[in-house]
Amino acid sequence: MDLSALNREQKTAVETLEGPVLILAGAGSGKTRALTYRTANLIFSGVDPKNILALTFTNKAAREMRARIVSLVGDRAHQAWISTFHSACARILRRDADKLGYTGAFAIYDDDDQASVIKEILKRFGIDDKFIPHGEIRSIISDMKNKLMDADEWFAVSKKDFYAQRVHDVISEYEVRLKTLNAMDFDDLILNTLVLFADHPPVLQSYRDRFHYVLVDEYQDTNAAQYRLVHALTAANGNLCVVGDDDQSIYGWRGADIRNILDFEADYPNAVTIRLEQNYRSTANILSAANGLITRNVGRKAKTLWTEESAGDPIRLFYAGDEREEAAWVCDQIRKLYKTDNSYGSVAILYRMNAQSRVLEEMFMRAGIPYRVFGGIRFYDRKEVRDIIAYLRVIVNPNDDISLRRIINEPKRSIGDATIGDLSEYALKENCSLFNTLYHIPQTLASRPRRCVAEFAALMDKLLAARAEMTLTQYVQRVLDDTGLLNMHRTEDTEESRAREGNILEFLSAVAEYEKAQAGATLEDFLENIALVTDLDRAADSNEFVTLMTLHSAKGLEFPYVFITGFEEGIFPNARRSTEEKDIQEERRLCYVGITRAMKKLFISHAEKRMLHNQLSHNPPSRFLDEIPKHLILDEIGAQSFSFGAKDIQRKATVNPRTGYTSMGFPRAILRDPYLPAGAANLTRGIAASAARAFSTGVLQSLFAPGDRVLHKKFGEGNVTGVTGTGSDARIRIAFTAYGEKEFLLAIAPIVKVLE
DNA sequence: GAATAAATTGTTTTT
DNA sequence: CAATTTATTC
Repeated sequence: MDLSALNREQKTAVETLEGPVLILAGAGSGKTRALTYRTANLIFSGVDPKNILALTFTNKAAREMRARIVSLVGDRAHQAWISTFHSACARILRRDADKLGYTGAFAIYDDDDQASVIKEILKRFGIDDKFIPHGEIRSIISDMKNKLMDADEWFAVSKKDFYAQRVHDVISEYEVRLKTLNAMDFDDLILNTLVLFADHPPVLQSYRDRFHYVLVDEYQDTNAAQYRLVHALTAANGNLCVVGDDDQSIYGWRGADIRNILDFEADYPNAVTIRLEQNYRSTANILSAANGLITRNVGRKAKTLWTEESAGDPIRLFYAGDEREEAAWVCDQIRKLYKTDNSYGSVAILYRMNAQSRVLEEMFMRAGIPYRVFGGIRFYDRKEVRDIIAYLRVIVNPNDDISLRRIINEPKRSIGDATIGDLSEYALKENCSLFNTLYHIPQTLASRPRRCVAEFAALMDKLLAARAEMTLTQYVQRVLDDTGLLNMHRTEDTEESRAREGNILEFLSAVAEYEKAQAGATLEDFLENIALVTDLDRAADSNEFVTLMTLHSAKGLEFPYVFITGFEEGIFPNARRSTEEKDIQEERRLCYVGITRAMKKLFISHAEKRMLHNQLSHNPPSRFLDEIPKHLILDEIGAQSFSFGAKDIQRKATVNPRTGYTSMGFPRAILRDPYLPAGAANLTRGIAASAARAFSTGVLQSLFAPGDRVLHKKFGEGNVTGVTGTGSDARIRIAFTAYGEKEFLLAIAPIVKVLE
């Protein structure tokens, strides 16, 4: 095959097909290209695609790899297993679930479902959630499973005090409960596959016979269970190729063990190690910044990224007064970028915590910049969507009490907590599922609740019977109709209910889309798909939206322009983390990941004060700022970058000598005074007015013009008929269809521009 | 006993 | 500041 597009190291990677191979691939070093070429090369060399297993961490990575291999070798590449760890394990478990005491229809529980199970147990055991918070249990369970322990083994290494004893009881019960619910959590998928392999050697052997070549992407993020899985499959022939970058290991908190990659050569003494160190992504300045930062970490694999690219622009740093100003600056910069690039898709805003997105979103909405937030609340996590899913889950797996509880009184059918309590108690006593009690209603129930429960049971009967007759999409539509879930929102007619209805319809189209893509797909397939898919995977690469996401979700992606916001001690590095060197190093790697996402320009911002956890905090600049070589940074304080032609105003404006904020951020003072009157306190009315005039190209004044369509929080959509006044006195007149013409203070009106 | 209104409380990162 | 828990009304 034609390898002319590859450099020397990439060629070596592509041509080393047999035996253990470690590819240390720095950020932007053409890792995906090397991997796909290597897999294609395997197939060209006569390896049957069926014998190839490629494991990734995200569906997006899997999909991309599959598509690129298909483009190299054609459709037969589809016979290779290219999937995430979790999907591959789910697939293996579906086939042999009965060997482990589950049925093939087992549900996959996310952390929300997990929390429900744990809460239920805590309640039953009479343990106060404050004594042992359910979140605490959840992380212990996950931690324990990632380390391949069971409840007893966990207890053996714990403090063995009263607290640990109670935790142990809850965990043990959790395991029992999950099995009766016929459900597995995410960690179970990996762990139970290992159990299956350990207890049923012929099953393991069949997979060993099948997968002659195994490839693992992002190997630095594997935990003990995943490590064990990979090695169980490859122990016989050792044809294992792992790719990773120890500098990008950012999932230690999830059990990822960086030693897996650091010790690979010790695990496989005959391993071939290949280093990809030439970076094709970023400018030299961005790369120097990343290198300068990451060299502070110790215990790394020796590796230095280099590039043939020119230096490029300096890194832009902005010191904002608060988070709103920070967001306004980001908007400002994006407008400038848009003027040259004519695209919003080349921009990404990265932050440490999902909570940071809110202020950015508000400002983007006001500025009319189209954006999309990834992560945070997943589409499938929305209440109304979860409700439908719960119905479908119960239909597929009647043992799923957790889902049944969710929907038994949704929409309202007069089955309240008391009735549900009675039913659960009865189920516990009879040792049967909650679903079962619907058909054997306990005698203790009064006649009214009894009738309501019987009605619900009849509904479920009808739905179960209808399933065989129709296609997936038709069936989901039927469930929505018969349960009244859709109607419930339709009749309500509020802004919120309309949004919920929209989400339900979107869900329905997701079902249709899935059915179209996977011919003959069953309801079980679809449920598994949505359990393992994330919003990030749904992301269509688009030119029309600015991307907002956490630094964690940005791994593996690249953007021409990258903003990292909230560069403050306490946020990044995060205060929730210990100050132990180990934790700081992982935060530093996270920072390294963020910086190396940028191709052309990198923007960093921090704020003097910000609202955090609902209270005002003052955070010093992030220590990581000092670790980026000074000469690479262009500090916006002192380097006025706004061309508003309002120099006279700047001279008059009061300057905060420490932050330089009022003077340099002057146009923004106008922008932000609506939100924060205190920020404009330094300005006299006259200055504010003339600044607003000078600010004619700025955000606020030009944002709304007569003829614009806007959406008001209370009055709905309307047309702008006029904008008068300046600065914080600016007023906007809007004609609403239902409410007539009204005038608002532009500054505080809860309005956003409606994009056509 | 169920539905609704008011009060409270806790927030890192994710397959 | 939302999502859950607790008090109040129906």
